[in-house]
Amino acid sequence: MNKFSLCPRYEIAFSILGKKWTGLIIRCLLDGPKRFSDLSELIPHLSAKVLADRMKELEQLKLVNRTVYPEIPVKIEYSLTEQGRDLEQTLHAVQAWAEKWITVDCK
Amino acid sequence: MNKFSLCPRYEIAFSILGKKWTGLIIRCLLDGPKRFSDLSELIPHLSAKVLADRMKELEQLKLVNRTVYPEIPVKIEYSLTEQGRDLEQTLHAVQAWAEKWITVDCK
DNA sequence: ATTTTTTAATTACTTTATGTAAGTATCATA
DNA sequence: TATGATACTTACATAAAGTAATTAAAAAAT
Repeated sequence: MNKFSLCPRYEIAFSILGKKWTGLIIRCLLDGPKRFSDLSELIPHLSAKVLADRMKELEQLKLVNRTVYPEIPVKIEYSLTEQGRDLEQTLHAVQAWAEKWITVDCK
Repeated sequence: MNKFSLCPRYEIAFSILGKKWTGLIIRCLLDGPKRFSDLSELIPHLSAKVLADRMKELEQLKLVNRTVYPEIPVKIEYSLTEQGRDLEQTLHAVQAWAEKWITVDCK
């Protein structure tokens, strides 16, 4: 066996995608910018606390932009950066795998 | 409890890949069968405890086979099932994304 | 006969992540 | 004054992951 550890990049990449809810959030944003409440509705088992945590992380990682529109009431939109959108192939691959292998009623 | 709403398959898929270390373990196994100690060496920041937990989960999910060779000392090999190997495209997509966007020294 | 070695874990304990329910801040309208 | 909408935050509880030491089985070494 070779004894070299994996490239740190992969560990970093998997430490992002390997967090609960991250993949689903980014997948939702692939459809276009979304508000906090949109994401909450689209992913109903994701709590406001964890959604807030994830959006902060994704913003810091530069995968997501947070834009404030000073309307009344204030409107905040989350959208993918180029780096975030570039996960599209990855997430589509997950989707294809899920459709092939996971058997559940799916409307 | 386990009410999956959006597309249940998709939530289930991310509940597997969205666990820490799962992606890296499967990626290692894409290179061929590996022993417990091989995986430990390949993923040095992964503890024996969590590796054992993950291998049990992946075996139950039918993504990984566990084969016991009654040699002395006993040899146990983990290999991907067809379902597990079929994550190759997904993991290669993650790898491509990591290589494009994550900048780290990588020997 | 007892100790050591090897592989593949397990155990006890600590720390971090996530879940749950309620509360906060801001501004506008009734 | 009270209520409603949006986007969170807070306090607390449980689940998952990290750490270090220990175990089991069998052969080999002392």
